[in-house]
Amino acid sequence: MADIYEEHAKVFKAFCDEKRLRILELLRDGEKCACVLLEQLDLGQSGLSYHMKILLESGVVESRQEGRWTHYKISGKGSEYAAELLKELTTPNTFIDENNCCNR
Amino acid sequence: MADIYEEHAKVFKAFCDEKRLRILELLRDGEKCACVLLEQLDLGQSGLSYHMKILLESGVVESRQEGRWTHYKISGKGSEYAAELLKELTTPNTFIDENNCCNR
DNA sequence: ACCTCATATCAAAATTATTTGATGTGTTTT
DNA sequence: AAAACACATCAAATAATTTTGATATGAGGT
Repeated sequence: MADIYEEHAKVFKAFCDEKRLRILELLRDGEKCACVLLEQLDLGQSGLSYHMKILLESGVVESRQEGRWTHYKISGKGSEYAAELLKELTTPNTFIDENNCCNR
Repeated sequence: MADIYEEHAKVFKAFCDEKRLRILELLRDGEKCACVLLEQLDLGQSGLSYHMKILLESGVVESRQEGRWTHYKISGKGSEYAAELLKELTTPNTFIDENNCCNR
């Protein structure tokens, strides 16, 4: 059963790490290839690759291959999904709750 | 300089962990005290306390003391802030970007 | 004041995430 | 086809997060 939670967590992992937030910040300026990100970040090549994978898995970033370059950009769709999911996860259910508490 | 990133990451930590997502799910039904959360979750008392602290630090959850009970609920304000922040972090800058890439 | 209850904090252990360096894969250049 | 390049993957080391059990704190009841 379970891991709808795992799936949801994956989306927000994009925003939970300093390095990835910096990458997103750079990508807000437009599509960039790994080589460019690499020179703007304090990260080794394999480290960048690791973070890009997590960003891709979150859906917030998408990539495009062009010859030997990989270009990354923020995904409009993915971002929207993340935003909607966040909304959903924090919106009160419109149920009659009577688990209210201890001292009723 | 520094850790605006750290601050932002803190907000989304709320959504990055399965246990915390379950807690949020329970809180969508309304305010609950720790004792109630405890019996609905597969977590020890100190474990719950740990996660509640992270949720509070994210701003997405707020607490209210009532005698010896602590009541937790989703914070409308905090949630909205998280939503806005997510939007901001994923919205393209409307700049003329000419770092575009490698092969211009 | 003492006892109990609800929760927080602490410290150690267990688990998971991140960094780093080496190697692999696919593409272009020569 | 060989070399160079861009990036991915792997494995080992390191660091951060989470779990767990013990103890502390603060409120209420007696």
